[in-house]
Amino acid sequence: MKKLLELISEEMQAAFEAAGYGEAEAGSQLGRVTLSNRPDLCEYQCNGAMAGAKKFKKAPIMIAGEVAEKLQGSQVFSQAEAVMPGFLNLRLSEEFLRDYLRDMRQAEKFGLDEPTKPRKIIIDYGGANVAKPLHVGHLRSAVIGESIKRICRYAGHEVIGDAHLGDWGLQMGLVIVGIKERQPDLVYFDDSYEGEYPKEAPFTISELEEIYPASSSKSKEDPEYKAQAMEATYKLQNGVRGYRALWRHMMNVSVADLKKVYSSLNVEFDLWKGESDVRDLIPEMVQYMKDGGYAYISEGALVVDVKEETDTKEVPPCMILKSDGASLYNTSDLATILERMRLYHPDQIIYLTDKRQDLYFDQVFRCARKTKLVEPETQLKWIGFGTVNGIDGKPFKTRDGGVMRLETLIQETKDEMLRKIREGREMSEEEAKAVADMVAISALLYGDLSNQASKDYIFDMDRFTSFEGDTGPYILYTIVRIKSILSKYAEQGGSLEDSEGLELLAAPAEAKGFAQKQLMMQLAGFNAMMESASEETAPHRVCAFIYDLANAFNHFYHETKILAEEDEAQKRSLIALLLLTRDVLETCIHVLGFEAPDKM
RNA sequence: GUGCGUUUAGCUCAGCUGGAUAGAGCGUUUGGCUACGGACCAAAAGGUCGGGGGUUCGAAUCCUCUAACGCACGCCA
Repeated sequence: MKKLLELISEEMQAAFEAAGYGEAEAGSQLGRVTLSNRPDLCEYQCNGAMAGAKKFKKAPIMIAGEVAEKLQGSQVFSQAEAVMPGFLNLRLSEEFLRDYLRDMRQAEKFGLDEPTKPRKIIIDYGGANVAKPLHVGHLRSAVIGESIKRICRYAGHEVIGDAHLGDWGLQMGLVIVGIKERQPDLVYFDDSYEGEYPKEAPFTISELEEIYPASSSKSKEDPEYKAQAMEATYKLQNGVRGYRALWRHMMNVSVADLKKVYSSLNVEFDLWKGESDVRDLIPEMVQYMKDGGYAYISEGALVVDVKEETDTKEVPPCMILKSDGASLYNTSDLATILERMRLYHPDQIIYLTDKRQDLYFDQVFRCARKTKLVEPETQLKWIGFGTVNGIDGKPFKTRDGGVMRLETLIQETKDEMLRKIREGREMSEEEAKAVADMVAISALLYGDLSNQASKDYIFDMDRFTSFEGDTGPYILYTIVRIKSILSKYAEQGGSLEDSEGLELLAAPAEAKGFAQKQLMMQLAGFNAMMESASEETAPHRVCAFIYDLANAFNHFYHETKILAEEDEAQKRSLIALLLLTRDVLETCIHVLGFEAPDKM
């Protein structure tokens, strides 16, 4: 289904052509219509007359006047007038808008077309490491990645989300020696042991999380200890049975815990692959890069040059192996690309990481292209996100200056929300808790996603959990309000399955009609918004849209009596408008990653 | 040093391929429930769009210079 702006731009373009201004220049459509930036003057505007003035050597106002002339009696516009210096001010025909909404209601996905070329996309997000607790920094990768996954999926692409765990480096060796230090008698450390290893892990998640930081800081002070960790890493990577068994325990315990935290944020991965999955591909890949003449030894390390002629900066080579022959982050990322191409053959791979990794991903992508790990048309996209800061503008910390665990942040948000709900509404304790959890997640996700991903943002608990302003709770409140009216309507015997309601919708005159029309116009922008959110991988566009939509609805709500409407047909049409608004809002919050309760 | 990013109202941020009087929210001031959820709505005050120069009929938006802050620049991830 065509987008509203496309339709009205076509109408406008036709008018330009009819007035003799059709062939301005190839590719430049004078008839392009945009949302008005002067809502007091008009709903939509077209500035084509001014753009065409030079080419046609004619005053803009003259052109605009002639075009406006051609639009009189248009089915699309109820008003089209030319004003100085050459703007075309437009108002949409109510019937046209109503018909558009009716078509939208009946169309799949509210009129969002399937992509002309559906892509298979792998999205690599989350950034979790085994045996290390998630902290605030992991929030963004998880939340933005999840939303992009959902948006692209909704838009009609095939999307595979991969958690891509950090599960294979020195950190694993550190944990192993940490365990050995605490429980040296475990069978895993007995080289002569040949029996089956226990099914139960010899540690809990909280022990695991305590071991890593302790072990990590000890290794920094104690070279002997670090050597042991490196040896353990080596043994693990070379398949020593006991170490592998221990590693599997770590994986199981850790992944179970990660899933718990992620699922509380409604984040769900399709794949739980990790660096360890590509360990066997590395030798092969390295050999391939050597044989292909891509990789060479520089300063003892194996590197691939990724400089390009057009560079204005220095781009260091992409390192494949360190001078001691060990692999590194680059190696496993490149091998992962290789693996993904073999297993899934995606059209696009999207990475979400901290924005500081800009140069790094530039190098890796260039290397992957140069060495033909991917096909020329495979898109590699990196999305760098900014830091979560505290209200002081510095990276978010706990009160005593430590690293804030993600779980703690989530819990604090839930607690704060529960407090607010208890104070604002009468509800059973159980219900209040369930509702608080949902609303808290909306606060957290919306607070993050409503910012542009690439920018840093300030995490302000009070602001995010507020029911006013541009917040998740405000959006939910609006949805709940609609639901409340609808259920009351159903109680009074009304049907919520009314597919003809929009057919009956008339736009009443005066101020009431204005609010309703604003709401309708906002709804009509859904498909255009979702398409650009998907193409630009920009969840904040969805946020901006629903915020405007919620505002438009609340305004309309205050101007319009709905259940008290006496004209039955008109009432049905208003209900139909409410249903559409609710469904669009719920679709949007779903792609953002949260849901609305029935009451709050 | 080189490159990238940021700079818009007191605070937090929008500004959708250049368009009319630069928009929201919070905070401040004020007004509004005999209708469907007042956790809402409406109104007011508040800005040399970091600064200079340029392109254009027209610039927060494009080009250039410049300032401040942040980040990255081969064996970390």
